[in-house]
Amino acid sequence: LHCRRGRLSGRIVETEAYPVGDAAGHAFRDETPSIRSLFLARGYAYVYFTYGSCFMMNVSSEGPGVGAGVLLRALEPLEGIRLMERRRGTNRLLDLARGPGRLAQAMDIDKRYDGADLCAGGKLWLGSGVRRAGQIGASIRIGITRDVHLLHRFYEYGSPFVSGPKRLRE
DNA sequence: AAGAAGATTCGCT
DNA sequence: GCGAATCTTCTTA
Repeated sequence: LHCRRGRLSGRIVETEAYPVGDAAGHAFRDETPSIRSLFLARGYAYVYFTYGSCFMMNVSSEGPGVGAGVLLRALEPLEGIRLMERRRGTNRLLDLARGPGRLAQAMDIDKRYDGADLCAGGKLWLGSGVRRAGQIGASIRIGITRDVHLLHRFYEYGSPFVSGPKRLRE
């Protein structure tokens, strides 16, 4: 993400998939204005506010007209760590972007970026990895009440920036 | 019009 | 580990 004071970036080390037909996904219901970004073509940001305090960011993964997305759950901070520390109110590297709400706060992501094209050279974008991912683990997802058994949470195995269930897929 | 749930976080014990 | 905080959106009456 580009901002006035510089650049904020990180490696995505934990995600959750909410594919078509997933009862836990926000796009499971009919399309409404608040979830329209999930129905855009692949690679758009869907940012929503929840629990009275947190923004969370997804990347639309199907579309157009088909609702599905991938939740960003954790980053390994790379650039702009000072700025992230200030936004987060802590200087503990492991706590800067571990968890979807913290990730958004560290990156200064809010509703302004809902619907943003992440591949169009705007302020917020997805880039290809500088460092290759390690082994990828899969587990059940966190904090949902429907379709709880699906192994749709993916994370870099062994990363200290990931919290929660750690189990390698067979 | 009112109520409940929600892809969480933080602080306290 | 547990529970409160906090507010938007959708559902139901």
